[in-house]
Amino acid sequence: MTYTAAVPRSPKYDARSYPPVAVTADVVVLTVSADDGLQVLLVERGEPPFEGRLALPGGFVRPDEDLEEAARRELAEETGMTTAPHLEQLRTYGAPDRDPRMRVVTVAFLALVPHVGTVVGGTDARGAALHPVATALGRRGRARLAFDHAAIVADAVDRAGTLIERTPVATTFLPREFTIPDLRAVYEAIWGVELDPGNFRRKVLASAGMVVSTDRVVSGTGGRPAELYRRGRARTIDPPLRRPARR
Amino acid sequence: MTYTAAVPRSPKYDARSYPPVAVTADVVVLTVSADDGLQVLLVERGEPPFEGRLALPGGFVRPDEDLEEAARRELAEETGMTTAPHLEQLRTYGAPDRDPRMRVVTVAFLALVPHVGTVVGGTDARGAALHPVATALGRRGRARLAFDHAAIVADAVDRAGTLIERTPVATTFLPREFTIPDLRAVYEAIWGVELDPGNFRRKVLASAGMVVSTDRVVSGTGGRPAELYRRGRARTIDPPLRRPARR
DNA sequence: GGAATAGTGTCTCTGAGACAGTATAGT
DNA sequence: ACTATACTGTCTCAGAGACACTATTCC
Repeated sequence: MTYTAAVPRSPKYDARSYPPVAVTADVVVLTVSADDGLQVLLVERGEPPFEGRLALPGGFVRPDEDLEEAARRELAEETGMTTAPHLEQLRTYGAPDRDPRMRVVTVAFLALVPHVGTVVGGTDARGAALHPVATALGRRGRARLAFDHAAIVADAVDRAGTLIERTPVATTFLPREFTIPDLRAVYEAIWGVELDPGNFRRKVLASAGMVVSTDRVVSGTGGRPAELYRRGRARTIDPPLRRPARR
Repeated sequence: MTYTAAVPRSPKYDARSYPPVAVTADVVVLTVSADDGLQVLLVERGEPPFEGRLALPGGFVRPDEDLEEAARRELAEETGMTTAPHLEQLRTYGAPDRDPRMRVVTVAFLALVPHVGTVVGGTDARGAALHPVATALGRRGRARLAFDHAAIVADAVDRAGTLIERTPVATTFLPREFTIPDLRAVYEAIWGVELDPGNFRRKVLASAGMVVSTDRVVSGTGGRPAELYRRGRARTIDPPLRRPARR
């Protein structure tokens, strides 16, 4: 382990002799595909440690940059998106040995983006690609992630699950106009359960301001055409859309 | 601004030339007093900036120390408690200008402790004392906190409020044996509302494993004696004890 | 017409809240 | 006796879920 910063000499630190720590911002970009369910954006590492393994996009926080700014920059570099529909701080990971090179404290962020055009156009896009969350977490197949990133992804999915209970952010996974069955598919992908179509529709429409009707329908699913909605102005859902109990 | 660590020379950082950042762990120690309601542990700063102002206890994370370990150490130094009943990571604060001396990223932790013996016995206890949350946040009186610590305390109280909805951690504010009215007082202090005694009791007893009856009672409140309970083994409350809607 | 999907109606059950009534202490 | 507090009973209402039923498309 080689540090370039001064190592503190006494147990009582002051502002001018602090432990050498690198702070990074990593982003868990989640999206929902109609075909492949919940997916996460991962990059392939080009150098040791964990060379060739998949990892979360991220990088050092710059000297005059806020944490969220850094996350937003990383997101833009990897996906080309300048305005993320939803970006929030998730949790901070700082175990002393999580990076073998040096002490790295990572502030993880959660980003929810629609499925269209996520991968294209990143300036840093050497190998950034979407992967099903199930394989990233080693539940199906095994694509073991670098560092402790599997744990971070698991935390992110968990957080997304509770987030969509009380806020309308599930709509950020969808294009501007969507149907209730589309929205239901998002909930089912994140929660990993099947929901009753009728009850789900009733609940969503009963949540004031969650969705707004356009008076148009869309067909093509081989059944009755579904009505089109847009996201409403509400920022919270009360009472919440509770996820079914685990069994 | 004087850095002792190497300033990165190119926009592309590697592990050996990273931005100089100090990482600290600060702890929001909350407790509930029967007389004064929700309180937070604060220390008086002995040096600039914000000399003489109140601040959260905290300090640098040491090179081989996990973030939670650092928080636990700070807690022990300030309160003398070696085993905190409840300690969890809250959020990380890293605005570039939040400390005028240098770039400081603070990982904040939330600790819930019983009211007895919290202040006594800290090795670092020069002025660590409990203060009502209302005054710390400037709602009653004005004891403006140093740095962005008021925002951190506000986030902590908010988190505590949602935490006690779904977990039995409210019991960690109380001694080993307590009455239902004691527990109700904790919820009322954190949520800032009055709760119906009968409905609250029924809900708590209906939550499997939240509390366990001792078959004893305690008198002294000038009314019918209350039954004594201990904390149960449950780690979650389902369905949750929902807080009344704001009005 | 048959299958598939969207949407509606309806019944039941659970839980929250309002509030009246009962029990047991201090004064 | 009076008051304060702990506890119990009961009624009502809202919301969740199960599930039958209707509507409209693709084949």
